[in-house]
Amino acid sequence: MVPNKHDPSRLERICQAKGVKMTGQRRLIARVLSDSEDHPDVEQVYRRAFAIDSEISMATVYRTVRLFETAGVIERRDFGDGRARYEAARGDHHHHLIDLDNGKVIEFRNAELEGLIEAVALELGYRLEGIRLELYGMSAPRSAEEAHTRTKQLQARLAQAVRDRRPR
Amino acid sequence: MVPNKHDPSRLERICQAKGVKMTGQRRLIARVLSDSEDHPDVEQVYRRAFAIDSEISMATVYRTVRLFETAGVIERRDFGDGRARYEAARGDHHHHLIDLDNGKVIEFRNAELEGLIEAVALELGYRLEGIRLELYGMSAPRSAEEAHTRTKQLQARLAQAVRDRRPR
DNA sequence: CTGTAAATGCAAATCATTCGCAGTTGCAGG
DNA sequence: CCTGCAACTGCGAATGATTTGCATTTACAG
Ligand SMILES: [Mn+2]
Ligand SMILES: [Mn+2]
Ligand SMILES: [Zn+2]
Ligand SMILES: [Zn+2]
Repeated sequence: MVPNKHDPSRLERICQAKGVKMTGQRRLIARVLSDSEDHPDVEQVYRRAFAIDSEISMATVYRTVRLFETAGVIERRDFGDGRARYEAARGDHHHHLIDLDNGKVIEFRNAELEGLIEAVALELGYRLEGIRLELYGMSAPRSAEEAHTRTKQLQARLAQAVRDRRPR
Repeated sequence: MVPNKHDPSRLERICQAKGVKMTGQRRLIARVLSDSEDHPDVEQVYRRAFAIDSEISMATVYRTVRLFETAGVIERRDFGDGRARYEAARGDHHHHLIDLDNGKVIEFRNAELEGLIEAVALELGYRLEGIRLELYGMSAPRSAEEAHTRTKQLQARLAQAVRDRRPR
C-alpha cells in the first residue's frame, strides 16, 4: 500500500497515543471512521475505505475494527438488525433512538436518566459497569414546548426519587 | 407425535385464547417455555423439549418461537452474545441486569425509569415503540482494571461454555 | 541489506438462523 | 369411518455476518 502522506486522522492520532501499531490499511480505516458521522456497519466501512484505496479487504476491516474496539478507540453498536455498527469513541456516553419509519439513528444523552439507571443498579446491589440502551420509535410531531415541560416536571420528580433511593 | 393428554400449560392456554393453531410440538414448546424461569436460547429450548419428547427438530423450534413471538405470547431478548433468548411474555415490561461475575440475569422494573425514557423519546419528537435496556454490573465495587479483567474472563468462559455445549 | 514477526488477502470454515421440499398430520366435509 | 387439502414437520441445504487457516507480503530492528 502506498504510504499515506496526508495529515493523520483524529483516530490515527488516538491510536498512536494508545500504542496501537499502525499500517496503511489501519490508517485508512481510522480515517474512514474519523470522517463518518453515522454508524456504519463493516461493509460500509469497507466500501468507504475501498473508494479511497482499493488495497483493502473485508477480512482486514473486520480484524481492524475488532482491534480498534479492543483498544477503546471505537465503539461497537448493536441496533438489532443482525450486524455490528461502529462509531468513533467520544468521551460522552450517549444512547440511540432508532426511527422505525426510516431507520435513522438519533443520538441523545440525559444525565437524569444516567443517574436513575445507576441508582437502579445500586439498589439491586450492583456497581454499574455498562449500559446498553436503545429506543425504537415513530416520529410523532407535537409541540416541543409541551414535551419539554413534561420532561422537566418529570425530571424534577425523578431527581427527588433518585436522592431518596441512593444508599448511604 | 403422541397427543399430549396432560393439562395445558399456561402458554398453551394463552395461545388458544389468541387463536394460534396448536400442534403436538407447539404444545411441547409452549410447556417448556412455561416451565422455564430463565432466558433460554433456541438450542436450550430444543434440548428441554427433546428431553420430554424427541419428536422435535431445531427447525420447528425456530419456527414456533418466531410464531409465538409474533403472536405476542413470548418475547425475544438480545443479551449481546449473538443468539436470541426467549421468555414467556408477562404483562410487565421489565429489563435485565447481567452479573458480570457469573452471567446471572437479574430482572427489574422501574416505573420512573420507564416514564423518563418515554419523556426523552417525546422530547426528541418520537412516540416510543420499544425499549432495549440492559445493564451490566458487578455485585461488589472494585477497580476498573479488575472489572475489565473480569469481563474478559467471563467472555472467555462463556465462549468456551458455548463451545463445550455443542456436541460433535 | 536481511531475517523475522506481524499484517494482509483470499478462500474456506463457523454459527445462528432461515428456507426448499418431500413426506406427514389434522381435521372439515362427505 | 374415509378423503383431500392445507398446514405442519424434519431434513439438509442455503444464508449472511463474522472468523480463521494459510500462503504471501510488509514493516522494520539489527
Ligand atoms: Mn454507556
Ligand atoms: Mn444482536
Ligand atoms: Zn452514536
Ligand atoms: Zn426477563
